Amino acid sequence: MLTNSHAIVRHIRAWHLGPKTDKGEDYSDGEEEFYFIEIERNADDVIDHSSEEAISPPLTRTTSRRCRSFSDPSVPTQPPVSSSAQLHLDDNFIWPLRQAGGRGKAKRPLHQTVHTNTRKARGDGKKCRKVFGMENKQLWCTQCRWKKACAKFID
DNA sequence: CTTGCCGGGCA
DNA sequence: TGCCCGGCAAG
Ligand SMILES: [Zn+2]
Repeated sequence: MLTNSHAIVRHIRAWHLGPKTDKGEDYSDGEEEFYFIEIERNADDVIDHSSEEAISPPLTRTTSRRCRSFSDPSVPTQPPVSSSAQLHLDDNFIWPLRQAGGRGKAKRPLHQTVHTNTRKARGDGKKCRKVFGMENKQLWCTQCRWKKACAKFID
């Protein structure tokens, strides 16, 4: 329940973090847009909390894919994609700015809360992987792509 | 099941 | 030196 809400908030936050102009801009070429729409749709479902349920469709739960519209069964997978939006799908949408402020050794409240000697208690881990997703591996940071210690979202 | 990373492999 | 995976630990 909360996880869902959190997820939504996370995305929304991100999408609203960059362009403070509130909806009325951004919109790339229809690649990340899915995400935004998808989430919103979900939120609606949550807040609605009414009607529908008995006639709930088969709901093709592919046991995965947090985003990416599940479109309709009439469409195979990945529509004609129009053209080749894989070599230039970037250079447009301003992905959620990383940790506000800007990387460069921010303040470190001198902490050393004995990590119980159990490898980083990865409580929060919004690294390239989770943030972008497997489908966008091309956007991950080099380190992440090589399954090494992420260099972008350092915590 | 997942994410995140070390260690190790290959050109 | 860049690139990637096996396998592990932690949720
Ligand atoms: Zn990364």
